[in-house]
Order: sequence, then C-alpha cells, then structure tokens
Amino acid sequence: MLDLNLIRADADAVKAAVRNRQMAELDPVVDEVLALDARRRELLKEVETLKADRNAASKAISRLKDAAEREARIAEQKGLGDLIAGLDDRLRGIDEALQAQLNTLPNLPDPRTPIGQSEDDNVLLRAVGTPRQFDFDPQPHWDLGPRLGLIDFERGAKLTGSRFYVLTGAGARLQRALIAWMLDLHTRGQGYTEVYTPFLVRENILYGAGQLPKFRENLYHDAEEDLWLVPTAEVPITGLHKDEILEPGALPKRYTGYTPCFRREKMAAGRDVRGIKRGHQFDKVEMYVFCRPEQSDDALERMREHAEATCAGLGLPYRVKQLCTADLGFSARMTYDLEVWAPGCGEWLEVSSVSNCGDFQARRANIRFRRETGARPEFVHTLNGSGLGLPRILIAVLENYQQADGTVVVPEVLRPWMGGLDRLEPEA
RNA sequence: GGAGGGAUGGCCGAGUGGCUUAAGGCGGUUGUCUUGAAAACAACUGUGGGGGCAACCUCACCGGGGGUUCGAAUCCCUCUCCCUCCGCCA
Repeated sequence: MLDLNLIRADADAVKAAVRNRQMAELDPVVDEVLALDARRRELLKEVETLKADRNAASKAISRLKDAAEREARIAEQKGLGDLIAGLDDRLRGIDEALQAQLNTLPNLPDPRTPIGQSEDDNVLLRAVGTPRQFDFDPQPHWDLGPRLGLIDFERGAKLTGSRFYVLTGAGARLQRALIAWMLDLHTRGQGYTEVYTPFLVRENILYGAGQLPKFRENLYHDAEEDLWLVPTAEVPITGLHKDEILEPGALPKRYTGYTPCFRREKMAAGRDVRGIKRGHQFDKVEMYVFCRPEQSDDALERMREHAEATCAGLGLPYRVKQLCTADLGFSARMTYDLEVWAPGCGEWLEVSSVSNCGDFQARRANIRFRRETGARPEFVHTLNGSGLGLPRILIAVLENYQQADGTVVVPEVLRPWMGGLDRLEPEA
C-alpha cells in the first residue's frame, strides 16, 4: 500500500509511476483516492465534533444529582446517538472505498528501475559462466527424467491432473538434496535464520504480502476453513511480524525457509505445459529480509549475491537481469531476475527473483520498528528473493550435467546429501 | 468431535453501566542523592486518525465485528484465538 500522504503531496509522481508500469488505466484511481480522502476528512471533522459534544454531555449527566434535571438532559441527548451512528456509517463507506482504491495501486518503481514497455526491455546486466559445449544432442529433462526413472509424468496426471508430476528414487532425493544444501548455504554462510512455516494462511496474511486482492484467481482456497495455500514462502514470512513494532536493535532480521508453493496458473494457462518448469505445486527455498529503510538498497545487492552464489555453487551458467517498470511485480520497487541456462530445452530459466519492496508490504502488514527506545514507530523495508526455485534448478542440473551415455553427473556439492552418489543412471 | 475456562497497556494484574483521565505492581526513560554503581525518592512512560506555524486541542482503540444505552472494558449477539479435561489420530 502506498502512503496516502505521498499521494496527497505529489499525485503527479504517482500517476507517472503507474504509467511507467504500463498501467495507465489506474490513472483515474489516483484522482478518486484524492477525492475520497477529502470527503473523508470533511465528514470526520463533523462526526468528531458531535462525539466530543456527546462525551461532554454524558459526563455532565453523570454529575447531576437531581433526578428531574437528569431526565431532562437525557431526553435532550436522545437522537444524537443515531445521528452519530448514521454519519459513522457513511464514513465507514467512504473509508472502505478509499482502501479499495488504494489497494489497486502498485508500489512505485525505484528511480533506478529502467522504464520499459514490456519484458523485452528488461536489462541484461551480465552473464556468469559459459554454457557447456556438447558433442552430442543434449536432451530435455522431460526425456532425461523419465528415462532415468527420476520423473513420472503419467502417474502425476493420474493422481491429480495435468501440470502435476511425481519425482521418484534419485529424482526425489536430488530435490531433497538441493533443498538441504541451499538451506545450509543460507543459514551457515549468509546469516539467515531458518524458518518452517504453515503452508496454509489466513486471508489477511495474503493481503499483507500484496497477493490479495489482486491475485485471488491464482490462489488455491479451502472453503471449509477459509484458508489459502501459500503461493510462495514470501507470504507467511511477511506475516511473521505482522502488526508488530520491532524493538531497537532487532533489525535487520533475515529468514530463509523452504515451502511448497501452490499456484493455479490461470493467467499462464497453456504456457510451458511440457516438463516440470511450470506446475501447480512446486518447491522453493526463499530468502527474506526485514530492515531499516536506509539499509534496503544494500540489502538488495547482498541478497542478489546470495542467490548468485547458489547458482554458482552448483556450477550452472547464469545471467542477471534487472526488470524494467513494465515487468516489475506489484509490491516491488526494484527487482533482479536470475536465469540459468537449460541446454536440453534450450532456454534460460528464471530461477530467482530478488526484490526490494520498500515499505509497501510493511504498510499493508503493519510491520514497524523503533530506532530507539521511545522513538516513534516507522515502517520497515522488506526484501524477498528465491534461493532458489526447485523444479527449474532441478531441470538445469539434469540438463547441464548430462553425459553422452545418458547418465547425469551429480554436482559435487550435492553428493554429501546423495549418500555419496556421483552419477544418476537408469535402474538396472 | 464433546465438556468447561479464558483474552485488559511492553509484562503481570484490578476493574459487573457514569467518581476510570483504566487502580496497583513490574519493566523502561530522565532527574535528585553518590567518586561510580546499587538502593531510595520524584517525574515521565501506548497506538493510530483529524485540526493547528506552534504550545496544544480532539476522536477512536480493553482479542475482532455488530447491537442495547444519554453514556459500555463492564450488558446482549457473533466470530477468532489460547488454556484444561475426554475421545480420535501421524
């Protein structure tokens, strides 16, 4: 959520920002917000004056000893309550309308975020590692996986439907190894605290992270208990400190967590149906930071380095992109994407998205801190980044480490979690 | 699933319609005293909104929402969460 004071102070800057995001249709929303805000304050003054009168009158009545006079004064006050209640209702209506409009506005891009028309205008910052040269035709993972007995698409579809798959044997273990290795990397060397969160959350937790109301149709919802399956660990981790005022010295707080992620992918229906690149359920290890406003620029760079270290540790060629205004997520003000090369399917796969959300999520989730004991609370800044998305990193490992004989070499760093196994071969 | 008991400020805890400006204690900050510290004493010590150049004024908030009333922490309805016991369960 944007700061209402900011919109009041510089509505034109907000309009320019939404236009840069290619969301010009939100232009009128800014004016609507200003109009509602003005009406709200007008009405607020009126109703608060009445309330102050009522409070004074009630207090005076309580001091009266004479019964007749009391009755007379009480009779005078009759009707005032209904009048106030009526105005309160109108005020609530305006407030809700204001909130609803405010909720549709995305975060303002950082001035350093390049302005662009579409994802084609994302800026390639650099490429690290050289894609391996093959002296044979590298296979895509949807051929490699089933052949080596690692991925079973048919049974995934039987169990649940399209876009679901089963990992078996060394395939399942390889994913588990990746999760364990990544979590250890983040907690040991990079200073994150591991968290294991619920995978089902309340509606207001999704709202805090900026997923609701905008992305409702892409989420799974349990009607019975009115709970939502998390689309990313970013959601429950943002919610960890919802409605808290963090004490001086508590920041920065850094978390890493593994969760499955559930997405209906309605918006991407028909895209990437082949393989395990885009499923309704996938696993991810997430990094997350709560920090002071002045720390978030630096925190973003560090988190990007942490994500890069994960790609590099696996020996995968990757490239770093900075997203342009058109491709930036709703809550983000600046984002780096990491893509690894998958030689089998012949494309760069987005395995990490590292974003600085500024105070946008903190405002929605009401997460604040004090600089010093007794100081006024201020909103924290939040950052999130994948470290990394599992199915895509699994694809990259299988396709990059495949050999001419159809086997796959296990990356060095994962072997301790694979029981020393150094090569994936078809089961005899 | 069944039966009961709870939710009050940073924490503990009083408060059954107006004398509450939420008692009292703990914690915290500042001051006095002290070479310093402790102790003692004193003052201050929640969040958000609106108005004002400011000192300041004002409204709301006692788990959430709704209601009764001139007036609600207190009465009514409803929801959520926590605790105890029983049953079931990985």
